[in-house]
Amino acid sequence: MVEFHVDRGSGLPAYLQLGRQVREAMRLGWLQPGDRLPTVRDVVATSGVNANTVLKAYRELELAGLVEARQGSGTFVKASLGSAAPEDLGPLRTTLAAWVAEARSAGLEDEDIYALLREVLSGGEQ
Amino acid sequence: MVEFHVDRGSGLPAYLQLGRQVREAMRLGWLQPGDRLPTVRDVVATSGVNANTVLKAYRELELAGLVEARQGSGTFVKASLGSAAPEDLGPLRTTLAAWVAEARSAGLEDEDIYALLREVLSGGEQ
DNA sequence: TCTATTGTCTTAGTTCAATAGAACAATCTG
DNA sequence: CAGATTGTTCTATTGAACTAAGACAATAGA
Repeated sequence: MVEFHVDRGSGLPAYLQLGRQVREAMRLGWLQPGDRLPTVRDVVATSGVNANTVLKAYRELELAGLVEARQGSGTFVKASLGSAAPEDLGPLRTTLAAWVAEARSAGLEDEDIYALLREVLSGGEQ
Repeated sequence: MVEFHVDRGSGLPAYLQLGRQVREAMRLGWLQPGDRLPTVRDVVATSGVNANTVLKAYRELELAGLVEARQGSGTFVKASLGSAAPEDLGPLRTTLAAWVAEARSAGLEDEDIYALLREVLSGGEQ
């Protein structure tokens, strides 16, 4: 079961945070086709956001074709995200973890690491 | 000179995007103490956001002690961010770029990469 | 000193995220 | 069937983000 964590004050709208977390879980293989998302009322109880907000997040995911809502039974993962083969993910994670350890021992904070990755991903230009 | 890029529709408020970009530039060494930020009117002309929005971003940076606004002359970087030694940043960037290349050749998209990093940084649990 | 530049403030208004509270509709379970 | 569960819709309201357009204040430079 996926656990949502809505960070008020991060600036990002709650419904976007929820949507992103679902997509991310799908990319990492934590959520696969057929899996059921937490109930709207579950999320309300867990994260404190309003039912309409959760619904908005779920509706966007449904519109994107990622999940399917079945009234009375729940919302289910429909498609699969993540373009990588699951067996490739493990080694890549290990290598990345090693790099992160190195970066941290060089004094980089998480924000530095994010900045560096964003720079590399965007091509390093600009 | 730093060039701002405000992405409407990303959901993140414009003033937060501006602030984040300044911090990021400081972390990567593109902006150092003494450097001048783009003029409020420059940012307005470049990014299309309102002067009040830019002002809000700059004021938050000033409140955080990162920059200093001097009326009539501009806004200047005051402190230094980035906990890493600049000479360490280069090698780390190279290693990371190599990893990214490997990840991409395994089929990972940028979003997959971000998800993976976020997982590793948060300890890999949950 | 004069002028352009820059940061700053004011007022007013629009849009949208989010909340609250309640009700309805489809489905599952016993 | 009966009741619980789940998704869904509705209306009204609050508050934040953002815009618009203009004016003022301090500084730098000729």
